[in-house]
Amino acid sequence: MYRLPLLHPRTAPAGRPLPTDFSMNDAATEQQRDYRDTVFLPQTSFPMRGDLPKKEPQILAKWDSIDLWSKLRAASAGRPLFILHDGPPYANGHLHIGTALNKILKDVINRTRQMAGYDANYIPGWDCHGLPIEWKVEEEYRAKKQDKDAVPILDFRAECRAYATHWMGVQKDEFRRLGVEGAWRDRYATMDRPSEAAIAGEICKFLLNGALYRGLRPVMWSVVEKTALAEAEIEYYDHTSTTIWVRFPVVKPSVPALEGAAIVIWTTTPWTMPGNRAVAAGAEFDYVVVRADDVAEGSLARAGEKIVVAEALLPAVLKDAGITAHTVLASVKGADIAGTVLAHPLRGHGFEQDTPLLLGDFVTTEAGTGFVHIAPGHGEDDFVLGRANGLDIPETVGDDGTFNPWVPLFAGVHVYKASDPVCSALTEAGNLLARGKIVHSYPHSWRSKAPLIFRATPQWFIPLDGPHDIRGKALAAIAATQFVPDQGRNRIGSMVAARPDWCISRQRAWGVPITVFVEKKSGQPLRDPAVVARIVEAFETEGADAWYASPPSRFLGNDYNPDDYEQVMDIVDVWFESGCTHAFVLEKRGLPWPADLYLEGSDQHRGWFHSSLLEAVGTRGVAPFKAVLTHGFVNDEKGRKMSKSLGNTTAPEEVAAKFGVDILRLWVMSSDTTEDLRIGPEILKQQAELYRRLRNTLRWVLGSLDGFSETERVTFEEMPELERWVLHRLTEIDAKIRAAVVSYDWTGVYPDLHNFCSVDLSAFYFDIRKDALYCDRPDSLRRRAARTVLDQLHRCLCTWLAPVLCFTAEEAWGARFGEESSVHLELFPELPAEWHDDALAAKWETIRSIRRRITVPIEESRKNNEIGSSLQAAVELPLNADHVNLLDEAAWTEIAIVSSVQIVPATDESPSKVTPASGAKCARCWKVLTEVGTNASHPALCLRCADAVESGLVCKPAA
RNA sequence: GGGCUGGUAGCUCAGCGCGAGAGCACACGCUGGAUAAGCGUGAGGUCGGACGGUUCAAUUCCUCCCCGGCCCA
Repeated sequence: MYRLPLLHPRTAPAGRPLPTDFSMNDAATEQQRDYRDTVFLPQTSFPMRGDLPKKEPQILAKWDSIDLWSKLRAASAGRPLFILHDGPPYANGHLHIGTALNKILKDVINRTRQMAGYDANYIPGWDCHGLPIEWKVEEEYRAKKQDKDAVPILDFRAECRAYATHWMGVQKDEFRRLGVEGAWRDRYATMDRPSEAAIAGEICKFLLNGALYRGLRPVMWSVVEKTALAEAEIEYYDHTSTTIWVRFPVVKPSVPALEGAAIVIWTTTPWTMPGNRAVAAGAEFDYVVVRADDVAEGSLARAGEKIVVAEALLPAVLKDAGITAHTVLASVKGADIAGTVLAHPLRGHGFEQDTPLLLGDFVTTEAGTGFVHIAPGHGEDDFVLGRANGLDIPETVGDDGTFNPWVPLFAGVHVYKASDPVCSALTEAGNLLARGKIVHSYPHSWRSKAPLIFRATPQWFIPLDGPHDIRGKALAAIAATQFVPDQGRNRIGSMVAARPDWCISRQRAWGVPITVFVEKKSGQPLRDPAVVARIVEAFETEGADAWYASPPSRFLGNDYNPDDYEQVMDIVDVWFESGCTHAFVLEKRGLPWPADLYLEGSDQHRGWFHSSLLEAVGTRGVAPFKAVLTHGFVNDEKGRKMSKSLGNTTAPEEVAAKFGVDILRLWVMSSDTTEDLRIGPEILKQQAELYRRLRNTLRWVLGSLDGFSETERVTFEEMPELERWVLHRLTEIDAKIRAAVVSYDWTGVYPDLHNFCSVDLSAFYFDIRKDALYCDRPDSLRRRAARTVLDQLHRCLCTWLAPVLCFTAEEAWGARFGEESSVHLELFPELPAEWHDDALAAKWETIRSIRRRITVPIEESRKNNEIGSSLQAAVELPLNADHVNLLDEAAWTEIAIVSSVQIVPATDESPSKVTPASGAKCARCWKVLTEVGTNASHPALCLRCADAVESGLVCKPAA
């Protein structure tokens, strides 16, 4: 038998003043006041206003005090592991909105996996080495007027380490404030000693398997920082360059038409002329031999000279060279003139070599002359063409940007200042045809913002092709990986297919050295596993500093004479380091390998995804991840990039202070994170609105569940259809959430949940059931069924929201189950399959559309001042044969929240007829019924309310 | 300049060959019981542009252009 729960009908309107117009002289009002105390109004300690900026830190403190992370690990021990391997942010500066987005998305995915029954052990980490920190420390030296080069390298590295340590601490606190849960005590860092040892070990895997090679290559070189730069360290800005048109006199023509002519090239880098070793033409292009008949005043062109340019570019060249009249003497195909031998334009001034005319498929006729001057040490295309044709690769420019001493005419001149000397020399040699200026996009260092040059330097490389076929294996690994969104596969795939060998060396100090000894005699790197083992062992306890602190003999052992070997002092590309994190965070710690998921911004197709893939493929043959998820970039409200100068930035800590972190987290999950996202004041305001609805839904559920006890619970079979419909909706959302857990595609899931709270619950189910919950006897089946469903709703909403609104869900859970409980230790509820009922859903879809045929006429009656609240309405509802048996009149009355519904069988379904209900208003439930007044003890009540009051299960009104 | 990607109501997003949708915001109204709340009704878009192509039919497919974003040169 049903046992009465202890119920507490509200006896005082807690915290709420009585209406000010309350009048003791009005008998009806007085009775209402009395009966009001017999109504079960929602009651909860869960406040309407979140006050998140104040409350969130308290909840964080609670998690700390109960050591939630350890509890989570203990609770999920033995469950299948889920490893989202953290891509390390750079330990430099405060978090910006992009890092916040990334970490929040990771946290939500980890939490959803955890609550879906996995053991989501998330180990956050940091990227610590590299140029930006080195640069900051150097800046500090400059500020103190210290010479950086005078500082011992170990001291310098120690300062870099201290700098990175500081920012790791700052960022850790900022991440934790964002609610990000993880193994913060066991975080990883690329500069940890064991990490440095592992990185050196990975480099040596490439050394021992024979892939690693040293070669001379043109690389993007910063003459300011004196280092080669990675692709990711380069920025492009507009730059004004001197452009020159230069004659290459024909020495040995391949066709007679070229006799006595000069091939004309155009370049934006005059300083590369000393490095010239060839000229390239396009095989398919038409070239013309032209005689200058007349020239403008001041022109460097000479009347009567013969020049060769692409036909398509002839008008532009004539104009730029100031040739005012000309005659076309001949037309030739690029392929026909290949093999022609030219003289270097500075022949007679120390540049005596022949210059071959070659064909190159990179030549275009979009600008210039249709001929490209080839300096194999100063360009990628140049290098490749030069290597294919056996050209030598001169090292014309030193690491400081000045020409090397052996270079005729220009030794010691800085390339930035070489335009005038080069032009003068060319003029003197009689081969400068024209000179101009151009503004174009040009590569610059991301740190010093100085323009970069291509310069041939000895560097260490990992080959993409050849016996190790890293490219082929990487492409196969990409094909085997799940990409979310799928376009990522294409994006990284085309990069891997096209990229050159991986240059992994940098001429810097703050990083992991390329731990290689080169035999001086042979120039070959020493490949000895015993030497490698000694290096790794030393790094394990002393870190990479050991490379600088120890004599080479410590590593070389007794088998080699240190005098015979050169110790490489280059450091490894930081992308190589972060590409090794899978080795020291997963493999070395005994976690599953490969990781389930890598999750970063879409820029990491070129960055971390890419370097991790190549590193793992090169050493292990497969990718270190099963799936790759990318998100877009955060722009302002107009979709434009954020920048301090535009003043359109949104900082995470400002959002946390003004709105609360849950609002920021909700913003992430309300957006389509696979695309770029937008944020700004208006968007945040909207998120705060969405949050209020979610919060108030929780609050009303909590309030209406006040005093709920297990004895009230009713079985699924006993429930009214309306309750069963709500449970069905829960199964639909549950299915969406569980699908997203697997697919990682959360787009639209939380907006759907918000929609459910707003449309299905607040505006429909809750509104309808307020009557039963507030006014029914507590033992009524209808009320008990509703409270059973509310209990389920509370559990579902709290757990479903917990991964996103991690603070609010915790608060709403604690409001019911006590402060010591934590929703984050829960799993998503398993919902019985029998709740799912598509037929019922279809039926209620129909009911709701018919309901709109009642609400619209009610609105019109309101406009005509016939009724106020819907409970003052009596409705005649015309229903056709299909619909007449959907619900009975009592049910329609409930659903429409009116005082009576009369079904009128009809053939066509016209709008309902609404009239003021006859009878008197029940003082307790406010329905207008003719039965009010028929109960002698309670003349102001309807019969249901009189029974409720008389039942003894609610407080009786004061006599 | 090249690769990838987006441009649908004020905002966040669905739709993607044949009726232009949702939530929020907004307006108006109701509401003495979710009240710094709740409910109802409504207005709002030539679906970035060509008045471009394919089609009986285009927001949806193709081409070009404009405007953003990421990556690269």
